[in-house]
Amino acid sequence: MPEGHVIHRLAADYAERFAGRPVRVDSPQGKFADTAALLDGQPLTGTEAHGKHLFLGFPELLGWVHIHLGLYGKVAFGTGPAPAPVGQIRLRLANGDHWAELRGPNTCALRTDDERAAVAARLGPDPLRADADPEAAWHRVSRSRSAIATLLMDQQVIAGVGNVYRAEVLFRHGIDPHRPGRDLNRAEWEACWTDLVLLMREGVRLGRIDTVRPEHTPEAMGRPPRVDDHGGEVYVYRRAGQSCLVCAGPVATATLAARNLFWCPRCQPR
DNA sequence: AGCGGATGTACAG
DNA sequence: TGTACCTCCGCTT
Repeated sequence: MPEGHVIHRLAADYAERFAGRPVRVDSPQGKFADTAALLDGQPLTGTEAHGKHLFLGFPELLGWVHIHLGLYGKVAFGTGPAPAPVGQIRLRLANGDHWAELRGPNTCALRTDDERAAVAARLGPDPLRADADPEAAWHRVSRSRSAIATLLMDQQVIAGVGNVYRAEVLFRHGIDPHRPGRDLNRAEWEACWTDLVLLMREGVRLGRIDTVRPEHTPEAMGRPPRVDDHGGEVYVYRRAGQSCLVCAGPVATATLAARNLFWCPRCQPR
């Protein structure tokens, strides 16, 4: 479930379970075995999350394990001794008290600190990072003819937002996803940014994406809670053809830049 | 058993 | 714009 909130939570979880003492590192699947052998027995020194990129720090001469989960990647944690490997495990950490299994990442590679910094430098501001500069995102958005829905998914414009947060934040602010970035006014963008900071922080805390305001929750509306794969309560994401929770009109869907876009044409007029 | 889809990105042309 | 990457799972046959 990899949008930025998941990556920041993973950074905290890896640090909490492994930082500060030697860790056993291996790659049962074999694709990362040589590097894992180098790291085996070294301490995890710290973790960093930049947008959807996760970095596990090892002593200086070794560097950082750079992880990007891509579309399918997952991390599973557990306590006690690591169980026998089942399926394809790219990277496994264990210290006797905790274990972590990484499966299906887009990226899992060792980087120098300069390389880590270069990855971060290519990214737009991350709403989950204290050092984020929202002005940099506004600079790009306010000059672009691209649709705001495309810009929100462009990691060089804003880092960590994925398909769920993009659909939901645009709905929450009544913004048509097709509007060019440069047609948004500053107040609209600032409202989106501020909202993303809150929504994504809440996502880190809860481990799921909840975007529905209190007045539209299942309890408030007297409807049953939805059970969706992404695990949260949302307005439009993956609700194509269903009734909008606010206006009861049909939720629309379209393919934009090879991704599924969802919005309510009535609540998000042109 | 086999297919299609998924919260993502990079590269080819 | 299309395709490859690469893993799991749920649905269809």
